[in-house]
Order: sequence, then C-alpha cells, then structure tokens
Amino acid sequence: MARPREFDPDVAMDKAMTLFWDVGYEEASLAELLQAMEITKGSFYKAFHDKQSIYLASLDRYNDKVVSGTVAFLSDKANGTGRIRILGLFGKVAEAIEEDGDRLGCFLCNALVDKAAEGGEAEAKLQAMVHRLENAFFKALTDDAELEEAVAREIARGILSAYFGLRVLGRAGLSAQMAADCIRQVEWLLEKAK
Amino acid sequence: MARPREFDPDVAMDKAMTLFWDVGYEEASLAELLQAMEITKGSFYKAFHDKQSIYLASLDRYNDKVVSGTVAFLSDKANGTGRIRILGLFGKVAEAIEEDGDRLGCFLCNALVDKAAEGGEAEAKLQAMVHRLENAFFKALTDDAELEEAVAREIARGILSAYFGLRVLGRAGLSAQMAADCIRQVEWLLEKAK
DNA sequence: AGAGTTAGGAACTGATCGGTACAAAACACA
DNA sequence: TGTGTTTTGTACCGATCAGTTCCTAACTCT
Repeated sequence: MARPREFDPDVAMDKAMTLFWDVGYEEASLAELLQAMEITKGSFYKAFHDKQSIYLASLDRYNDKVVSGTVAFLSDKANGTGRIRILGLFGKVAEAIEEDGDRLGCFLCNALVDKAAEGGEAEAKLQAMVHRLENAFFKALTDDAELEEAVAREIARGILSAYFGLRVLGRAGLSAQMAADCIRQVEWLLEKAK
Repeated sequence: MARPREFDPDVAMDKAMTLFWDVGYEEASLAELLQAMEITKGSFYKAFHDKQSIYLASLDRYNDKVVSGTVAFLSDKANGTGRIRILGLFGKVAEAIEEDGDRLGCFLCNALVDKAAEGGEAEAKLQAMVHRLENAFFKALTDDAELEEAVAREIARGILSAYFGLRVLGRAGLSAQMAADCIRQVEWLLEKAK
C-alpha cells in the first residue's frame, strides 16, 4: 500500500552501532552516520527518530548481540569449566588485540567513559549491561566450586575490572605481550576460586 | 613595557585541564573552555595557540602534576612497603568514589578511551604516562621482595589493568562496595609477589 | 489506470563550531 | 605626558552541527 524501504533497517543499525562504538556519541556526526549507514537524511529521520534515539538503540543492540553473546559463552558448559570459560573470554580479547590491533575495544567500556552517556537513559542501560557481565562471571565461578556468595561476588567484580582495564589498554594501542600478562593475573585470581 | 596579563595562565590551564578531564576533547567546546578559564577569545588565542595545543598542554600538565604525584606516592618508602603503597593508592581511589561519587575518574584513563587522541601526539603522551604508571607499580613490587623481573612485570601490568578497570567503573557510577571488592582482588594479586 | 501511502532526496533552517581581524584599553618606559 | 607594546574584548568569518520542509519517486491496492 506504499513505497517499500530501499535499505535494511537492521544492517543500517549495525553500521550506526559500529560508528558509535568506534568514535563515541559526540564525535559521530550526522553526516558520518548517514555515510556509514548508506542512507540519506530523509530516510534516517523517518526510520530512526533522531541521533539520540539511534544511539540508545545502538546500546540496546550491543546488549542484545554482543553482551548476550558473551554471557552465553560464559554460561555454556560445553565450553569447559567456569574457569576455562572465563579464561577463554580473555583469550578471545587478547587474540583480537594481537591480530588487528583492536582499536575498537568494547562498546560498553567506551560508552561508560563517554560523558555523553551520563545521567540519562544511556547510563541506566550501561549499568544494566555491567551487571549482566558481572553476574555472568559470578555464575561461571560458582559453577566450578562451592563458594561463599560474598567471595564469588568479590572475585567476579575483580575479574570485571580486569576485563575493562584490558579493554582500555587495548584501545590505546597496547602491545600484545601486555595483554598476555594481564591474563596471567586473571588466572591467578581464579586460583582463589578453587 | 606593555600591558600585563589580567589572568594567571597557570590557573587558567588548570581550569582547562579539568574541563577536558571531565568531558573529553570533542565535547569541550571553545565557549565552555573560555567560560571555565574565565578569559575571552582574544586572550585565549594569544596565550594558548589553539584548542589542540591546550589539550596537549593539559595532558602534559596532568603528567607533571597527577601522574608524577602518583608515581611519587608509589615510590616513597615513607608510605610503607611496596605492597602497602600500592594498596594505599587503590584505597585513595576508592575513597574518592565513596565520598563524592567521583564522576571525574582518571584523565589518563578517560583520554585513552577518547578517540580524539588517536594517532597523533596525544596518543604518544598517553602511552608514555601508562608506562610511567606501570614502572611505578613494578618498582614498588620489586622493593619488597626479590622477584624475577618477568614475574614482577606481569603483576605490575595486572595491577595496571585493575586500576584502569576500577576507574572505568567509578566513572560510570559504580557503587562503593564494588570498589572495595575490586581492591580485595588487588590484595590477592599482591599475595603472589611475596 | 488511478488513488492512496510511504520512502527518498535535496534545499533550507537557526545555532554553534573553531578561528581571525582589528580597534580600544592598559600598562612600562622615556 | 606622550610613545611603544601587548592584552583584551568584540565583531565577524566560513564551515559544520542536528534537524525540518517539502516535493518527487516508487510502490500497493482497487
């Protein structure tokens, strides 16, 4: 009953998310956004309400795709014990840094630091994602051994901070050796959880 | 022989640094910068060449003041053993988070994530600061015990990533309890250095 | 084929961006 | 009290910012 879209909103969203991921909210100009998404202004404002909206939608998308994927990996017992799964996650990150330099980092981590997120809806979304990650570490830890809840919670948070720290260092052009060293320390944290 | 300055370039620089620290390079508009520094455009461009220059100068200032202060604290044997000094640093950070929420975080950490720094002079300055911190941790560790260099290096890097991770979480509005838990994990990392 | 509906695209909005030009103001020196 | 020098403030610059308007193109349904 009307003219159909000439672009796939899903892939356009993906392109937008990647740009925000790379350069942050403020630094992603509308012009760059349109170029990345390969659509024009009319289509943009018709399909996605405005810049703020698509940023929030990008956060949701990251949560749905990437964070969920990470949580799933950490929960899947087919990947080994909880300790192995956690180390596997860190190994993947280190691999990304080694292979392509990984200047993208982690969208969640980048957005946490980005002041554009503060105070509003974005911050709440980010905190929710942080808690999802924390809980995924927590569960992986308690899968392996009978741990006091408080102890497991502590270790999960320690791993979480090591994770974000590694991501920060990776984004800044950290050497691969440095990543490997960071992971050795996570191994040691996991020793406590035995 | 000429009209004297009506402002103190040093305190103006401090104000500029604080703004960049808070909101990053891109998000700090010239208008906000001028308002914070309490000078007008004419004075700004005469005293500090342009926005990019004062940003780089802010990084240098942060290195001279804050990073040097941190390194000095970590090196000063009057503050206790190396382990105690390291834990003292983390304690200070946790305190800042508890007291005022610390939404400022660490300029170095924030700037590492800020894409505006990538590739140029800024990135080199940031990496240099990271290495200063890493070396300070390294020395504090080797002050306490005879450690193999490679082992101490590893642990220093692990502590470094935990440090940045804590800073990221703090900036995002992390609860004080979470900070305390992170520090418990650093304690455990230091156990290995005995 | 014609009517109805929505997407696409270009022209345009006022506001703000970082930066410059220049004249008035304020000082040191003679 | 001039005179030379530098700071200061303002008006202005073109470019870009996010967002709107509106006309045309492309489709579906009758």
